[in-house]
Amino acid sequence: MSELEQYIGAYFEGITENEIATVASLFQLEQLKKGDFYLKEGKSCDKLSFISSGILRIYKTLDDKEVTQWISTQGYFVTDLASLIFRSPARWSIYSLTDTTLYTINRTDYNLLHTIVPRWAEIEKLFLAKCFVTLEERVFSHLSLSAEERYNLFFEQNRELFNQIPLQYLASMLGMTPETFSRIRKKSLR
Amino acid sequence: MSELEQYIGAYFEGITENEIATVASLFQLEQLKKGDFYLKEGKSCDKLSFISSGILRIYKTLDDKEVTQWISTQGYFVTDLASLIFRSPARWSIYSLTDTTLYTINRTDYNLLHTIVPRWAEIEKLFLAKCFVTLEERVFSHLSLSAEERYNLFFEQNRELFNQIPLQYLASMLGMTPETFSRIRKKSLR
DNA sequence: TAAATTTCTTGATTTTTGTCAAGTGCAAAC
DNA sequence: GTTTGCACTTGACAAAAATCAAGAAATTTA
Repeated sequence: MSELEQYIGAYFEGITENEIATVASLFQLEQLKKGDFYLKEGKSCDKLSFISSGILRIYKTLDDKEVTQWISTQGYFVTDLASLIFRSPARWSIYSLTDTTLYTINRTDYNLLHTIVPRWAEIEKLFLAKCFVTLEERVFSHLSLSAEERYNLFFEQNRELFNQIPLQYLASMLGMTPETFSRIRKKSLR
Repeated sequence: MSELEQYIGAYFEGITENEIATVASLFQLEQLKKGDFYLKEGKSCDKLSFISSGILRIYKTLDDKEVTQWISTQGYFVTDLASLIFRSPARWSIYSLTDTTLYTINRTDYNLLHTIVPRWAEIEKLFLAKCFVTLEERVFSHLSLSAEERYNLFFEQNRELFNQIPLQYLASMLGMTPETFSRIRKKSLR
């Protein structure tokens, strides 16, 4: 069983082995060099990808600054969901912070999945529900935690990221400036 | 066509009139007096409701404070999604800030919907995707906006709430203290 | 390897937001 | 209608976080 198949099995609860193989066959290998764009804000995002290896940064450019919405790593799916599903202009730019290997399905094949895998919509619904709950928790962290508490929580769960990418992006993703991030980091290293 | 049916039609894109009627018939009228609980943290949430009238507050109690995650009003659906779908203990308490009229479907019937309405899972997937995108925007507001900017944005879109419920709950929902909220409010009234 | 670029750190300072405490206004309850 | 609670406001102050600027460290490029 390929890596992709294993992940599909893990992500989409209750999917059968046959279904996994069928789904996996619709994904194409896609390679990004460090610095390549996966998606640019305003374009249409007509694909969904699974990250086999590498790190992507999802961000938006405002007048005076860039805001990093999320850092996506091995094992995550990546897309602009609103653009993929509702065909709205992409809200995010996405580019690679390292050389990256993706498995990508285009919108056409993605939309066929429910005809190939009867339970697909149900499976995807469960997947989306999980994503929704994760985001609820993330909102809650901004309502209830200080910058330092958000740092510590994220650090516990994502230590490995801290020596792989520029920390300024993690700072932005956690809703603080690089300077604040640096000071909290110094404190927590002692 | 009843109010509930109209809203179902609006929420779940592409659903047919017959399907709407079938779905609507599974919802039961539920009345809450001001101050009644819809759900308590830690319990199982085995229902999903549509708010016909009234206002609900969704919050969590921490050691030292209560944090309001969301204020739900007419036209919204309300539940603890993780608890409804994955049967985990409810993360939120939900109670009514005013007398409230709901249309409620229990988990058993909810889980039958896909057998009654063939496209249900697909419809629900689209609905969840919309919810996800809304939460993405909410996270982004915390990464990119100041307390004052979040206040103004929310005020523009939800003026009517500001004279219907205690403002401290809106403050909490926007991630600031009642005092900060009050000062911003004073400024923006001038 | 050296130069250039980017990232990170640090200090000084300002701004924003939170905390604490007192007081006002209002509405529900008696 | 007086009392009792809330909810809200306000002021003084403290803490958290942002900003600005300079320089150090690390990484990339030549």
